[in-house]
Amino acid sequence: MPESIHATKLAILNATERLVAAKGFEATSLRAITAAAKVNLAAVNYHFSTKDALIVAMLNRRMKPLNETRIAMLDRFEEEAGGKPVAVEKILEALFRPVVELIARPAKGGRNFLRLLALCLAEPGDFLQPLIEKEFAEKNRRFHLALRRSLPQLSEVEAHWRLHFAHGAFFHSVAHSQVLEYCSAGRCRLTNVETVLRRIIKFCAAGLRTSA
Amino acid sequence: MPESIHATKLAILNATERLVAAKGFEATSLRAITAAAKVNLAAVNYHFSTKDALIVAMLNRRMKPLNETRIAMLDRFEEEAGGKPVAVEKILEALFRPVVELIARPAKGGRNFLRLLALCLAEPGDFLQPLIEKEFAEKNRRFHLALRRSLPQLSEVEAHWRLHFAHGAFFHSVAHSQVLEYCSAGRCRLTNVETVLRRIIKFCAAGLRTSA
DNA sequence: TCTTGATTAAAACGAACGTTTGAATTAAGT
DNA sequence: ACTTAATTCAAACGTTCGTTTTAATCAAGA
Repeated sequence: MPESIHATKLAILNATERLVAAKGFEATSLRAITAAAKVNLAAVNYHFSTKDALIVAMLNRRMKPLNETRIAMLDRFEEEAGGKPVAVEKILEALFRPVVELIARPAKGGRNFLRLLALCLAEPGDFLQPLIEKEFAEKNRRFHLALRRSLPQLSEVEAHWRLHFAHGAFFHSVAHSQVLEYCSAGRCRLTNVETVLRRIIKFCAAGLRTSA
Repeated sequence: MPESIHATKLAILNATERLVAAKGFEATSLRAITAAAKVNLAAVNYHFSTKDALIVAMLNRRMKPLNETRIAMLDRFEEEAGGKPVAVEKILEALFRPVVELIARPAKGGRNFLRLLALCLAEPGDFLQPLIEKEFAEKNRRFHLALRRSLPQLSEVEAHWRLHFAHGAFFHSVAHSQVLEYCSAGRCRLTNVETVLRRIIKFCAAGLRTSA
């Protein structure tokens, strides 16, 4: 039963998430994790066999539900559109909202999980790259298709580029929001979910729609 | 004389740049670095005192010239504009071109340096955050001012947000270009500098200009 | 040529790491 | 109450890490 996951396993996953997000993969030791989780050192190897497997388990716990939520939201918008293309703003909302709403939910990983995704992209560990490539494949395919339907004047290549730009604008903004905070001397903060969504969707929609 | 830097020091810096970009900070050992640089292990501590100081030296070697080039280019555009606001596209070009041109210049760090910057943002080591915050401060201030002059209808807060979005779109795109490559099944590549610049500037200019 | 300071070299230091072991403890079925 | 499997625990394993030490080597100036 995956819902009645062992308490020790859960404590380890939570502590790992918090510590790795704060210090990075290699800089976080199993001793620090087990101390924070208040479990024995050997519990990690007992429940996850190795440290690498623990990292993978920690990531998979969050990644799969996140992308499922995104795709489900896109499904719903496509259903509501009834055969017609979904508006660019709706596509972006399905892509961004499930992520932004994570921030206000520490129980689902919160900001820590976003930092972890940024770490996965930046630290090209041998076993992480294939993992995220595989885990995001379906999401990427679906949103690319939706964008092409919504903006048929864009070539396939152009659509790839622009979706990449839009994803970059969004992901960098939320994963590294500390940059915005100190650039604006604290005047800009990622607090209100709806405000952030409105701003970033507006920006990206204009970029996606601009003439080639 | 900073131009006649010791050969050993230079070999260490180059090896560090390459290896850290490939493996990350903690995963790169001084033994791997000194082996790749073909120098003695103790040479690192002799020339840089500690590993952390070596990392800082490696980053500073590239960061300062990069931001100076950006600001110099903005200076030139402002001079050419002769008192009038610089066009948004020009501001973006001054911000992006010096970075993109790095990619084709392995002698100046190339793609490796971009990976390192992404690592700095993602791995929040205690001594890196203050470093980049200080090193990018002047650049951030100058480009924010230029943008406000160019788009006076934007409030100060709105300008901060949008510049953050634009920088994110660009930086994520070039630092994590492998994502674009596998999303497009290899059809999109960061090869031609001018093509990339034209696309990303077009995208960001539209996002910056869109009505509030 | 001798001397002085700078650099390189080999070897070792203690500390921290991931992992393994084997016994102690707990939980549950009969 | 006894048995059996699952889990926890303390301790240790061997390895690798950054750093230090001490001696050897080099490069010039007197």
